[in-house]
Amino acid sequence: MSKKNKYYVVWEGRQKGIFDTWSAAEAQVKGYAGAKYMAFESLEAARAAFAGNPHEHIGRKPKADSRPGAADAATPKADSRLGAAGAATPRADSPRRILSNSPIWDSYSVDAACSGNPGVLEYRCVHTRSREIVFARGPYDAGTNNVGEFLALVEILALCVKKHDPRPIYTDSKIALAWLRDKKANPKNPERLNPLLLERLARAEAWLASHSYPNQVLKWDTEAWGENPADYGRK
RNA sequence: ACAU
DNA sequence: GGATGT
Ligand SMILES: [Mg+2]
Ligand SMILES: [Mg+2]
Repeated sequence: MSKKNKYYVVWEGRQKGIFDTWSAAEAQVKGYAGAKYMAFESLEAARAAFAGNPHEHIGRKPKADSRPGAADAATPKADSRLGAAGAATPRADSPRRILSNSPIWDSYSVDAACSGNPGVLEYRCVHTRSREIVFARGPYDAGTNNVGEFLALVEILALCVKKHDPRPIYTDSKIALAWLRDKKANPKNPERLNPLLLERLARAEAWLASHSYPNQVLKWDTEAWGENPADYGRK
């Protein structure tokens, strides 16, 4: 009997994704409190599940296959603390993660670094895949991390508009994303900021108020992907 | 809590 | 350990 290969969705674990062997999946969830994972009979089902909410699958009855005589149950599993009892499905090929969320490599990434916060600020933009530096600013006295993250974001947006470059832009800063959404920076102590930076914030806000842009601005998933390519590597 |  | 922010 050819044991059908299963597909293991890991929503919550060391590495998230879809794995095609239990051993690969187990490595992500064994001893990992709060792990959420489940086996599926088809890659299609696994893809759909991974894209969705674990709660809609874990502990629910497996979806019946429409075709008669097709494979039946998926095996629901939840919570590694109960002790994973997954039976192995050995394969000839090597265990691998066959699907995971991954960055759009043809994109830009921005980051800021502050020596002290507030402190001496630098920020820059690179191409995500090549790490080629698009621009680098600073050092500036009396800056903050968030000011740098935001200025970098708006500068690459303006450059993209000028160049008609619609590629996505990554930032790891929730704050910069919020300020961008609001088209408004919100430094808590503007009076302590370098006046040059204050002026740049004003210009950035003015630019946002008067322009639109085609680029998606996306959150860099540092936990999954490691440090953003624009990172300064000083932490 | 989350992200820097 | 400290700070910037939602
Ligand atoms: Mg950053
Ligand atoms: Mg960084």
